[in-house]
Amino acid sequence: MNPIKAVKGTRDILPPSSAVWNHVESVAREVFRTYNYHEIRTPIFEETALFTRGVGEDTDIVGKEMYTFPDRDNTSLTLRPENTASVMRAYIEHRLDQIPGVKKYYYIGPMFRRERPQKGRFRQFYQIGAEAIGSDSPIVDAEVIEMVVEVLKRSGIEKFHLMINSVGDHKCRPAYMALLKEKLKDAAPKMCADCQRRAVTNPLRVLDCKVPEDQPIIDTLPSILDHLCEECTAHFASVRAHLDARGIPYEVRPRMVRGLDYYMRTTFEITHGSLGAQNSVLGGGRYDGLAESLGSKVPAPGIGFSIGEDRLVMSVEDAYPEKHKPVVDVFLATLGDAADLHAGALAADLREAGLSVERSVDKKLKRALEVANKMGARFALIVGDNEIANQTYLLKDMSSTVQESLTRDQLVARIKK
RNA sequence: GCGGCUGUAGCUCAGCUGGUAGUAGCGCCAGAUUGUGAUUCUGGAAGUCAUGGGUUCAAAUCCCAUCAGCCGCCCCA
Repeated sequence: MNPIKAVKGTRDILPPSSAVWNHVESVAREVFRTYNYHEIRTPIFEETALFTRGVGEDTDIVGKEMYTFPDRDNTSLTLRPENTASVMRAYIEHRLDQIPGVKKYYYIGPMFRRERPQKGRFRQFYQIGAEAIGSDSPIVDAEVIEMVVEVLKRSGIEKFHLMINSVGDHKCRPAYMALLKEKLKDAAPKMCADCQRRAVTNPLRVLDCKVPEDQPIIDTLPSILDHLCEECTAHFASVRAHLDARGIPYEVRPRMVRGLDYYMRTTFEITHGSLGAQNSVLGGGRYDGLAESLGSKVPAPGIGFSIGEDRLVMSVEDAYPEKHKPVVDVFLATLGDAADLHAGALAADLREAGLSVERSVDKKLKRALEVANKMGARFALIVGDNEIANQTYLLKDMSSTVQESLTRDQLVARIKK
């Protein structure tokens, strides 16, 4: 019988790497708090219709990547492939529009997509995301972008690249799409095989083609930014002005395309060099029409992003290759049964003081110190019959090898010094 | 979903044109007497050579399939 292994595209996050995950998450929570974002937890699975309607029937995610299964009553359920649709569902369901001001939520958790795994791409992956709902003000767009940039910086990574674009709204985008398709009728046949396919299935993708020979042709295609309506043009200009005012560097990428149908107006993406082909650490954008497409009578304009936590952790580990080894403050080495019983209270004292304490399970002192050393313990506390009799304990500094005899009351102060 | 590369001890790997696996490094365990580690010395355990078939007198080594990982495509976080 073969041992069971984690299924393809899933993995275990073990120490010491799990410490990096915690670091990234606590940085994000702290930054979000200062922008008045608060946590929302939505279910891991939802009715399939939420995603088909929210994310879009024709997207790759809905078309071929969802984990969908029938419930026992045959309702079609789906493991969430992203979380914005769920957050919007909750917003509508709980009438959160009734709360005054801009509603700001963040989430951290696993998402599921059945793709071919490779570096930085998993079937169960984690996203740290935030959504600001209830305003279409460009101030919110700029603030959301500023906030996520702050999360990246405070996580410890540098050299990331912010790209922004506007993809228009329901008024100007259809006209642009029609124009693009018109131009592609002539242009596409001269382009690569992928582009010929994209020209039919997903014309915007043509703009993102990386084949060098196609670039001159792409340059002749119309840019979305030249075909925005007045409102969208003004909105985008304002987003940029706010980013400029905050000194946040970005690149305007008229050809940047996002894969989810609900995006409109502002879209953005941040890439990082250490990630390989899946170099996007985060993506986001505005989704002013999403609420309506989920059946809401009340409009709920919003903007959000999601960070690929797996990729952010990779970048952070790349920036700090040294191991995040767990710290043991005191390794309690006991000699004999009496000492074992006696040491429990000592350990409790130290833990009460906030120190991390590990107890020896070996009979021999030599072995205990060996283990303490391998764990990287700062101190060893030796307790044997002599110590119990004298009521003083031997505290050994593992790096200097100096040891001193201390009473129970002196221990904490000495260790914390 | 498509294409390419890879898969030998816990980890990193050696193993030439097939002859039945390594004094390898790190790690792990034990010992060098009685209560002292990180340096030293000695010894030890551990591998269905990813899995399943096939060719052969003989396969880790050749062939096929499957699985997994990596790289690229598609797409995305």
